[in-house]
Amino acid sequence: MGYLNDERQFAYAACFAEEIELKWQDRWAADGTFRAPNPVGDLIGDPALTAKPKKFILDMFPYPSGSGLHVGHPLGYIATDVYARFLRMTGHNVLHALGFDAFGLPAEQYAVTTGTHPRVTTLGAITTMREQLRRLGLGHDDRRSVSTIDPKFYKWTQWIFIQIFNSWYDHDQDRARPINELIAQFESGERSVPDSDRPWGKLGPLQRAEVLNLFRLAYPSDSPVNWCPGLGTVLANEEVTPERRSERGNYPVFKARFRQWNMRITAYADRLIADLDHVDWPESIKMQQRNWIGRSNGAQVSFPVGEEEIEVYTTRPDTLFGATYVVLAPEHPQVARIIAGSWPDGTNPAWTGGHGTPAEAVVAYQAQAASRSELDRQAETRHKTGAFTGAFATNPANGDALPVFIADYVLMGYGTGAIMAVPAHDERDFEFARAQELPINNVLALGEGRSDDTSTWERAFITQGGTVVNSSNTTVSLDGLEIAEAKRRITAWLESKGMGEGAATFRLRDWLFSRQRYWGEPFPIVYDEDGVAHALPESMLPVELPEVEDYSPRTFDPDDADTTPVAPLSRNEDWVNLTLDLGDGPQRYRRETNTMPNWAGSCWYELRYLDPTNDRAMVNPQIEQHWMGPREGMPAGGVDLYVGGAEHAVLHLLYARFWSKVLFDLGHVSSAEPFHKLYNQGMIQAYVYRDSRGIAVAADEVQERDGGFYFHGKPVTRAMGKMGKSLKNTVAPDAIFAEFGADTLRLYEMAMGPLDVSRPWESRAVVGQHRLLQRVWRNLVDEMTGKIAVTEAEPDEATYRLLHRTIDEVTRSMRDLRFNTAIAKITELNNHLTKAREPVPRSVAETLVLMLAPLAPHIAEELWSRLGHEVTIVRAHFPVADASANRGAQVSCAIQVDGKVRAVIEVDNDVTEDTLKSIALGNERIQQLIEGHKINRVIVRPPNLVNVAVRRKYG
RNA sequence: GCCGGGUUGAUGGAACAGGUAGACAUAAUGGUCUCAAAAACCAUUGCUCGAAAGGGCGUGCGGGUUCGAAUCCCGCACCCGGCACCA
Repeated sequence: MGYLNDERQFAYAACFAEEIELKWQDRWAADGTFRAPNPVGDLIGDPALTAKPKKFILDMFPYPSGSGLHVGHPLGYIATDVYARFLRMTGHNVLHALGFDAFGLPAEQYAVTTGTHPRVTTLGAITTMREQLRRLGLGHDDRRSVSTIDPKFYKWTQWIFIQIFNSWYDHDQDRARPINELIAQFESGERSVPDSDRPWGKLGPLQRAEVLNLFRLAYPSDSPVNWCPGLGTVLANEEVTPERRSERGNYPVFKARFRQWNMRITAYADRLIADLDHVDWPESIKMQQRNWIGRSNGAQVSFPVGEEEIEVYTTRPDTLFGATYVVLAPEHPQVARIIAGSWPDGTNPAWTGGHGTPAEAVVAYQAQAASRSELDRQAETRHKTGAFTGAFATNPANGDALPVFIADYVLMGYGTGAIMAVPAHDERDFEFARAQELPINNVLALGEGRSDDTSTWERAFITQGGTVVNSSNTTVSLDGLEIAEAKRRITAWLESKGMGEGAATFRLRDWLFSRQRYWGEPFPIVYDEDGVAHALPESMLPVELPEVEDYSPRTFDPDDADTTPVAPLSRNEDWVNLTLDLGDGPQRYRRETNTMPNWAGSCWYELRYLDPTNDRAMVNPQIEQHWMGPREGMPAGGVDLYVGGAEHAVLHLLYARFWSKVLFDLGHVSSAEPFHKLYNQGMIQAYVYRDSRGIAVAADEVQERDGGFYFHGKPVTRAMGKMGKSLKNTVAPDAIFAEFGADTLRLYEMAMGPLDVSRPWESRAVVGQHRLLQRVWRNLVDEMTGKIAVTEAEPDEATYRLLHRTIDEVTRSMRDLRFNTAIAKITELNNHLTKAREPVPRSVAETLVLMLAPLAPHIAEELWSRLGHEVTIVRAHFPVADASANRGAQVSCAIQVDGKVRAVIEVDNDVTEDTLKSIALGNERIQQLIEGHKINRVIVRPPNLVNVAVRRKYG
């Protein structure tokens, strides 16, 4: 190592850096430097600190992986740490902690193959990870580090589940309410039992339970689910890719019907969209959530078919007069009831498909549609098929008889599973109409070059602007109306006739909440002998995860759709069966044997950081209010800054918002949104080298020569990819610690580029940040003696100005999380000091060290202490720029004549108005310009534009 | 197809709010130190014409607004991400 070979004893080099870093990490731990006091409860502290404005800085907590970290993992943790340290130095009480999201698949899969209990694996991984993260010098409050697998933690996950189970959504008040208030409504008769003639009092316990299940926010149901035999469990929609494979493991996913737990997230669809306007999130994430929730506005319209009424959903009620046929999804329940006995007279032979009766044609088509997988259906979007039912629906607007078809381009799962087809103005309907020789009626004013003879059209005419034509009956006319107005008019008309109403439809489905896994939170639910689910009383929580012989949820073939889930907990009969007294005397019960999905803990963990030792409540409301409550600029409240990857856009981030809103409605928390500001850090990428077979080879053994890349002599290709074990391109942080130290790694990761952009790791570039620290050290420390070598003299004018401009820019950059810019500015200042080749003035040295402190805290602490300060730099004040230091900076002076800028001259911005006028008047070109004018006024617009407004003297 | 984000040297990127484009870093080239190497330090480094002084061009492409545009407006191309037979 460099400094050992020469006489310089105190040069900043790798082993010296390590010595300094470990020393300060121990000091911080011993002093509890990063402990943030609560206003009340177990974790109270220094009242002066509590009184400061608070900030809650949060990372998406990690899954404790056993394979160790690579340099990509801590990017976000470094960023929040830098920001948290900056906030502490600018007078805030900062809560920053890191827990572990420790339930989940890898430990369970490891258990299946090795028999090692997942708890053992997971706790071991947590220990390893804590050590690795500690080496980065992260300033976390160690008392608040929670883990989702700790029964003291998941007791409250189960408690929240019970709160959700015991509530329903009141759409009139637009909030969740306790289920007892709904029961009271049924009992008093204020609300009648849906889909039943019988009053509440006449229903048996099982029937009552089924009725309540229609309202509960957590409810068991028999609806179709995503069954993934490969993982041995059912999955939420959000966990299934558009290709119908599992996001994790990429196994096939099938539709199946099993009784499972669901969360009624759809009740919150509107609020989940609306409240996005109150949070400071990246537009792309808001977009993804809006997309996923998928609200569309339109109308439901009734089309009478004989005795039946078919409800269709449309976003274009304005085109109702253009409807020429009606289509039902093949599996639509009303299909069987409307089929005509025989083909009506004059039926187009093309519609019969050669079948003797409509019933035959429909059954044949239904069979064909059922046999085609969803994937096939999507792949054949161009080719539209269907079958005529022989029935006709009446268009409520103009009384036309519209033939009713079934076709698989209409999906049962969206809207009402039935549509009115307007082939003139919908691409799919147009294709179907052409294939089936159906009429196409135009009802919109056409653009240039389009004939009103629809038989000549090659595609549908689709527009959101323009006006409606050919749309009137005796009581309503849409002709000439703008589309938006026509929608309102026809919807109002339909409502007045009782033939329809405005309606919104959502893409969002309820959240499937149970999993057939071992390594998750058990449900706090038992079933009585009738099969009615009961929540366990709070006194029986937590329901601890029992031991089992076999952790495996599956023994089947991933491609076999006909298997059924097996919950590992069901194998422990001693645990499953129990006798309890839930108020009606001792009864036999069976436990729920599914576990919660691994999203459960992460839906609320940030609340537990606030009050981790509370054994009487999830969180003390006063403490929650203190850290999370609504405040100025944050109407919904929430964490001040949340940093994590964008891959959770519609998973964790949506689920957590949902739970937050339920807890808010029930009065358990004061924030309706969990995370006020969200920031997505980019991914650290790395080169992937592949051999001729396309297999990744170890990146650190690849050599570059003559512009080509070789692995053990064989040529390989290079591409950019995610850093990871499977691509053999990981870089361990330990290697960087050993070569340069943690401060250098922190600086490098922050200097690579903007935090939210993915960028490539370049090991050879890391040394650049090490050089910065070396130069800072050399500028301040005598390397022979290790003593600080600064001068007490005042800085010269140029240095002073640069210093204050740097403070200003660094402060702004830090505030906006633009740490790369902050580092560049600090480097620029330090380069200036290096070039001066003179002792650095103390005031400049201290300011430099303070600015560096959030980014490279260890070296900053060391220098701060050598500069003679006893208090840790964490508690020091971040420098404040002297605004007047900007004096003398060059600015432009624009000369306006009659409100138009005619010329610009360069001046210093500390000149007075009079000087400006005389400069303006002394300039030959300006004189020409303003000849015949008089100077009206001088406008000084910060920072660097000064206008001299000149007005024509005469007239 | 729809929606969102983007395009600046060899590379990662900087430029507050329209005001010296390319900060800062890497790489590269030359040099200092060294027996040598590493480390460290110094100098050069957008393209181009020129010996130099100095000039011309330049932020994906084409227009526009402005005294002045990487930045604002219109049109286009390409890249990344999300959604998609969603009525």
